[in-house]
Amino acid sequence: MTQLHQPGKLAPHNPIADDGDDVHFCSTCAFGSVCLPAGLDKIALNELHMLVEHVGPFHAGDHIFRSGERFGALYAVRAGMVKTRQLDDEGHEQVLGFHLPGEMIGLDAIHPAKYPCDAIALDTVFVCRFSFPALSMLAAKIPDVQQRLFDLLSADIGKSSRFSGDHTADERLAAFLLDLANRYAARGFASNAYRLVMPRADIANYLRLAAETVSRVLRRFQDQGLIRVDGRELELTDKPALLKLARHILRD
Amino acid sequence: MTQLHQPGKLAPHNPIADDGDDVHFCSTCAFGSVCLPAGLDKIALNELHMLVEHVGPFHAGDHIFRSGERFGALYAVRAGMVKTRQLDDEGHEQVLGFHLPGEMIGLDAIHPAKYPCDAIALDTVFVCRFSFPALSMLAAKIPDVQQRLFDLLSADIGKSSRFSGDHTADERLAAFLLDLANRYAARGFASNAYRLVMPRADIANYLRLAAETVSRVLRRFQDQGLIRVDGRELELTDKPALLKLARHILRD
DNA sequence: GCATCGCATTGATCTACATCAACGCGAGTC
DNA sequence: GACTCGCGTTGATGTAGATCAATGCGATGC
Repeated sequence: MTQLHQPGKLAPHNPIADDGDDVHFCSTCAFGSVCLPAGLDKIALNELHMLVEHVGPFHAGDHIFRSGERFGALYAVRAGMVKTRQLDDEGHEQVLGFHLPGEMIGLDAIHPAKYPCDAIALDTVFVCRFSFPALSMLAAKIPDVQQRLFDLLSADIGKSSRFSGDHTADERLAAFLLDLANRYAARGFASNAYRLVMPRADIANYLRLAAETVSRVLRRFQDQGLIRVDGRELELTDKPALLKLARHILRD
Repeated sequence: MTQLHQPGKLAPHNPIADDGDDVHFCSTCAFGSVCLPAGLDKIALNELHMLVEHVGPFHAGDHIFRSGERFGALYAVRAGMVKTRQLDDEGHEQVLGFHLPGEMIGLDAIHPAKYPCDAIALDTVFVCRFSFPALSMLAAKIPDVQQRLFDLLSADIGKSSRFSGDHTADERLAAFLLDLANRYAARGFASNAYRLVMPRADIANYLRLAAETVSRVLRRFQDQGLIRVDGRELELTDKPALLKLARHILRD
C-alpha cells in the first residue's frame, strides 16, 4: 500500500542484514530506545522488528505520504531530509517543518486518521515505516513503548508552536539555524557546519519571510561574522551571537 | 500537591454526587468517551474515577499550573476559559491558546515531564485533574483509553500550528472567531453568539497583532455586517463571509 | 561552445501593520 | 461626587519586511 503513491521500493524485510550499521544508526533515532534491545525481551523485540519496514530510496520531490491519505503508519527518517507542508485550496504552500535523520513524521495524522500534510523528500531519503495498529498493540504490552510514543507526541506539540511567535526576521533565522544545529548534534552529526538541503524559498515560507529577506539576512549575518554561507553550505562561526538573537524563541 | 500553587480547593472525591449534571457534561468533554461508562467494565470505570479529581474554583488570574513545574497530571477544563502562555527571559508574553470547557490542557508537558507554559484562568474555572501515571497505567490496560490519548495528543500537534501561517490580520481574526464558534458548537454551546472572555491584548498576542489592530478589524467587520460586537459580547452575523476570509487557515 | 532553466542575490519601492499618543468609559473605591 | 485604574477605541506617523524588477550563476542539454 505504501507503494501506491511512492516510487521507493520495499526493502526485503531483514532488519539486521539490511544495513551494516543498523545498531549504530538506530541508537540515534527517535525510536531507537524502542527498536534497540535495551530492556526488551526477545519476544517483544521480535514483534517490533516484525512491524518495521525499511522503505526507500525516495528521491528529491518524491512523496513519502500525501495529505488526505488514510493514516496507517508513522515514519522515522533514516537518511536524507523530509519537508512536510500543506497546500490550501488555492495551492498556496505552508511549510510545516523539516525532518532530519532520526526524527519521526506522521505523528499529527493519528487523529483523525488522515495525513494532514504532504511529506516530501528534499534529497535521497530512506525511512523506517512503523505500522500504527501494530505499534499501538505493542505499546499496550510494553509500557516503555507506550511512554515513548506519548513523549514523541507531546514533544511535537511544543515544537510545532516554536516558530509561531512574533519575532523579527533576524531572530527567526538565527533560531532556525541554531535549531537545525542542535538537532544535528542530538543525532550525532557535526553541528557547526552543515548543508541547508532545502531551497531558500522553503526556509522563507517556513519562517513566514520572503525568500529575498532570507537571502539578505544571511548575507548580513555573514558580514557580521556570525556565519559563513556558500550556496547551501553553512558554517556557524559565532554561536553565542546567534543564540543571543534567538534566545526569545529557543527557550531551552 | 496541586494545592501548593493554586487557590482552588480540592472537591471531595465523589464524581457522581459532586455535580448533578455530571453525565451530561462529561459526554461533551474531550475525555468523555473515557470517563463515561461506554464500553468500559465496572472495574475499569472505577479505576478511572479513582484517578480523576475535580479541582476548583479558580478565579480570573489564578494559575492552574505554572511553567517549569514538574508534570504530574493532565487537566480537562470543566467550566470557564483557560489561557496558556509562555514568558521569555525578558517577560514578553506569548499566548499559546485559549481552552474551552471540554478541552484538555497539559498535553505538551508529558515530555520532558515539565509544564512548558502557564495555564491561567480567564474567569471562574473548574477542571478535572487526571493523574498521568495512573492514566497511562490505565491506558496500557484499556486500548480505548490509550487510543483516546494518542488521538488527543495527535490532534493538538495540528492545532498548535493552525495559526502559525502567514496571513493577513483580517484572515487571522476571521479564523479565530470561527474557530471559537466551531469549538463551542462541538461542545454543545451556542456558537453564533458567545462571549470573548479574554481581553483584546490576549487575542492580539495570540494572533501576532497589536491590540489596536484587533480593535480596528473588529470595528470594520461590524461595519461590513460580518459580526456584531459589544465589548466582549460577540455575534457572528455573516458566517459565510467570515469563512471566505478564513478558508486559507481553517482547512477542514 | 551557447542556450536554457531553476535558484539565489541585490536594489528600488511600496504597504500592512506596529507604534505612539490621546481620549473614552465603565467599575471600583474613598 | 471625584479619582483612579484597566481596558478599549480612534487617529497620526513610522518601519520591517514584502513586492517588483533586474541580474548573476551554476547545472544540464544540445
